[in-house]
Amino acid sequence: MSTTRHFIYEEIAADLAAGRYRAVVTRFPPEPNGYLHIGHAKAICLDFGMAAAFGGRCHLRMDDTNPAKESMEYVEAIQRDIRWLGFDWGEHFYYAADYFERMYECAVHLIRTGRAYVCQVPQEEWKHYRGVPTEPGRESPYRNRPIEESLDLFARMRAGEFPDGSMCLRAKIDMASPNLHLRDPVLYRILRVPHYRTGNRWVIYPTYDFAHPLEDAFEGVTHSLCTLEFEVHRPLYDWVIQSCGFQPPPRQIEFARLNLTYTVMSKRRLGELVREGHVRGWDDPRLPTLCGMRRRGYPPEAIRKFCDEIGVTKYDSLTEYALLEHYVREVLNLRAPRRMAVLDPLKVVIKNFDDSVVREVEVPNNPENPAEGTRRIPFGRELWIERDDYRDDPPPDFYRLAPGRAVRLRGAGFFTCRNVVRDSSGRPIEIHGDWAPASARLKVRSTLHWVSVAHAVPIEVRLYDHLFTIPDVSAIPDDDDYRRYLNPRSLVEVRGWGEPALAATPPGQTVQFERLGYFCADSEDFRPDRYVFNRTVTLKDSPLATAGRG
RNA sequence: UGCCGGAUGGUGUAAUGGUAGCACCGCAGACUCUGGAUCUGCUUGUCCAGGUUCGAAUCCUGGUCCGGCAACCA
Repeated sequence: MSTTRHFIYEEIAADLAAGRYRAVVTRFPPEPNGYLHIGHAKAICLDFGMAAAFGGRCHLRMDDTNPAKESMEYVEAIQRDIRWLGFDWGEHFYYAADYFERMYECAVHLIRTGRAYVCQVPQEEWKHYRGVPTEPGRESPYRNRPIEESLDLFARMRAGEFPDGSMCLRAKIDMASPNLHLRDPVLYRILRVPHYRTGNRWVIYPTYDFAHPLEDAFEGVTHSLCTLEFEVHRPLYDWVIQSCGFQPPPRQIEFARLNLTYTVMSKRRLGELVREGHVRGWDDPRLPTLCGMRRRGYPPEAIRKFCDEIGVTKYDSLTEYALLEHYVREVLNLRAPRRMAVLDPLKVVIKNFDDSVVREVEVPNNPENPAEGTRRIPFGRELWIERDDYRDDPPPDFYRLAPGRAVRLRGAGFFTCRNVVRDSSGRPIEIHGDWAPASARLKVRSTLHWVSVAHAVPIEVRLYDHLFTIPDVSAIPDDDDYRRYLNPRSLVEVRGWGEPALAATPPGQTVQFERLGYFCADSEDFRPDRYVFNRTVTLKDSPLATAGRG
């Protein structure tokens, strides 16, 4: 839980100190029309975090006032992702749709008190009435129609007597306001679209600006935290609350949404990437969706720490993806069991072993946590090592294998390269040399991971990299196509060899392939006869970070 | 050129009139059976111009730049 004292924390504390509210009630109000992403995680951590920090509660509410794009599939996915992130809304799960009747009553109240009217200006034409930011608008010719008439029309709108778009309910506020949202905004529209929750019961639906403040008020929300783009809506939010007479009024406070380098967060673009097949679904590990990150192997704790660290401000920032990766590594370093796997194999033959020599070596499961014990790994005459760990002509800063040079084999003594077998093009295919036990205490500068050829299990590995080639995707102008900047190598699939224990990795479990990075047994495709791993993140600054990429 | 909001190292974020700090990134070193981890050190910052004050990132005035707002979306 966050203990950070950002400006919203201070505002809430001040409200409490001033006695404006007795307890803190927040809410996370997603519209069930898409999957949650890391940007939502920031809001979730904030909403649940502030409630927890002040001993209050946080509601989960589906903001489902537009039936055209909402569905139960998303409702379930949203709940799953929030639980996975580590938050619990208890009994406080709500649907805005369940408030439709009460919202309708509030609308009637506004009409009765002269604060709303039924307007018949066609949508297209309304543009001319609304005006532009620099000039005041004009009043609707229906603005001053008798209250009884609006009441009658509104009831008949509900009864389905009028076609979609033929009329709407408007708040009567101020057509000259410099804030466009106050120029008689629409409160209800006619929409003959079945709702996933209320079916065909309604043909009129409240708009966000009308529904949201009411939802908050109905639930006794005290602090309604939302992103910056709603700042200009706040006067309207307050207007609805006040006009309907709710006390104490919930307070809307806005903060900057999260932007991350090398990725996109907009529902529209995420949806396009999925629909157009640039990725393999909403849970593609390259996507910043929570289900994608789960499948990628990101621990929820890392995401929470990240959200804590980035803070809460009103500054429109662009956070480096590296910071998220930092927390992923930090958490995984302590938790992920170590394993050995080779992604770009090169054969090593130990000449002073005969074919019958098969031994086992014992290595720690996690040097960061000795309590996790050790495991035994078969070791033999033929080993796979990483092709990149050998150079014919090593540069000065290359400490690994080269002609005549010795290295340590992880947990298995030393190996000295004596000669190299090549194919017709001169490419090394086997490195021959001698083995020496750990007691030989050879002076070497590096340790290599390896897998016994005779015991290796075949693994399929999906190497993931940034989805985009440029850090600031939002900087791409509208007349350019952001798809041009998709990273063609955001997914590279390779086949390698792993130590036997890898075959028993539970799907969803993340392990560290020593010297390479963290890899997660794929929750969909890993099976008893097919070992599929997703690279969660490379080890920091590892020279093998790009191993297997050809 | 209307309204709302914002501006502190490469990035993110503290400092609420009193030594500009932390984290990430990067670089260097120590240590290490992972070129990982760990430890140590280092580089780089208050948008600009005035003003108030003993003292300004902070307060005032004027600018500059950036973001948002003209769906019957949320």
